[in-house]
Amino acid sequence: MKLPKYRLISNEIKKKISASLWKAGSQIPSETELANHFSASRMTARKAVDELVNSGVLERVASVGTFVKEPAAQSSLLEIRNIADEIRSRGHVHKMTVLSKLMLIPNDAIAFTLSLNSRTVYKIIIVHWENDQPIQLEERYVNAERVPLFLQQDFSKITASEYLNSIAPVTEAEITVEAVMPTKILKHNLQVDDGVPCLKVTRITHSHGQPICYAVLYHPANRFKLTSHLNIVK
Amino acid sequence: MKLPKYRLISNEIKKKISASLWKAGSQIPSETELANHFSASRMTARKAVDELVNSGVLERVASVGTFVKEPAAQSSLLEIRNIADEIRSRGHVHKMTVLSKLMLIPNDAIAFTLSLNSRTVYKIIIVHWENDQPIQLEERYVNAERVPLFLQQDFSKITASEYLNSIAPVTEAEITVEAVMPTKILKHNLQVDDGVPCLKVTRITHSHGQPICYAVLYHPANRFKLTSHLNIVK
DNA sequence: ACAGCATACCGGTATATACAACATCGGAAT
DNA sequence: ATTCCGATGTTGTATATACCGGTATGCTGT
Repeated sequence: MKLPKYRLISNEIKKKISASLWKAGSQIPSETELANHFSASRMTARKAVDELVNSGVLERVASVGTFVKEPAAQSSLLEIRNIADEIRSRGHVHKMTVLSKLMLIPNDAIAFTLSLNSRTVYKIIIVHWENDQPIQLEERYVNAERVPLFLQQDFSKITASEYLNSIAPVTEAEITVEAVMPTKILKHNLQVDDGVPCLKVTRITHSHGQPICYAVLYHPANRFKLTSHLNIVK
Repeated sequence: MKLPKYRLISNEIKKKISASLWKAGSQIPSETELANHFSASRMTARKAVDELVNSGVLERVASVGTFVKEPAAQSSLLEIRNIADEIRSRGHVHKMTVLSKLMLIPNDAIAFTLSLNSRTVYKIIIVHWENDQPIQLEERYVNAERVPLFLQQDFSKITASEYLNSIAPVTEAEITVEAVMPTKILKHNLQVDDGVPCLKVTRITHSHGQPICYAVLYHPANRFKLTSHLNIVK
């Protein structure tokens, strides 16, 4: 799988940024300088920058220069939110509790959704806490064929979605949002009062066409909203 | 505001597509042909196509050609749904009931959200029915300065969002989803049973930077889900 | 000290050209 | 009839070049 030159360049730029060698808000070398540095033409260097501008990593200012964009935050609309990052970005403390972690035989619905051939699927139940209040109960079925080492991860150090994304980056997702009344178990784990509904988010994620994960996320309605900011392209 | 040449070309292509001269799934002229037709270089024609590929209108197949994408993928994820179209697309009957329609002095929150200078805002409350069951209660505040004729529309013929979109097309939206227990009035109008929560969708829409509408949509949770299919670009 | 001007620099657009990689199709060879 | 090969068309990548219009900077003359 040979990468084109402009992608090598854009990858180098991404490395610089993620290593904080080029910090948020700072100006990166001009297109001409990049071209010289990588022994490419300006048009090729420009194409590398184009990619990063389109994906929101860089920002151009005509006649002035190209800059590392500040937060990253928003990115792809109705983003696949990483609950841990979100909580931390609010300046709060995030914590996880693994309620269960097992391998089981999938029922037909799960097997169908994840296109499973084998007779096993991983299931994990996690509660996410924000400042000592439970904010999300996550029930996650993972394709054991595609992510065989899933259960062996230390989920006190990395979130399930972070790990999955590192193994099989999400390229496609189907999301359903519902309002439900919590079951007794849910009420207990999310510490919700009587008569308080929950948001139920069902999320099926794919990586390059292959189904990876079926996740059901419950949030107490009195402490949680889903928000999303859209720019309509058309 | 002079448009660059590649944008003129991409606009022409969009016109062909929206006029159905180039139909979904069909192949469009090659980059070389486009370049000749518009008296541009292939690189410029290619840049025009690039734009439309990035925005999901076209699809490239290497060594084969460029094709008009099937509308399925529906570019703008978590689309601004037109409840009427949606109901009809399920083969069901859609009906609206206008509960109230008035002009009033906005409270500070509404005035701020809609950036209102004047002391008036239009408010309308509508119930949408799917096969004789209420499926959405819509409470909508509309910027009277930007859409002065809003209240005079016949909302048995055109939905509020259809009319607004024709006057001031949505270019930006902020959406919040919550789960709530219905108030007594809401329960009555949506005909929900005791203990059934509702999905509450709050949607602030803008047109070219100007706020147009603040809408709150309630849906009975036992008859309604919000779904969205995403392609992650990055 | 300040206003105004010249200049260098930067991204934005546009063209011409070349070759690579791959798909498709038609005709030739088997 | 089937296989193989090559011609052709199309997108993908890469380079060199040119000019435009804007910004920033520094110099000059007052």
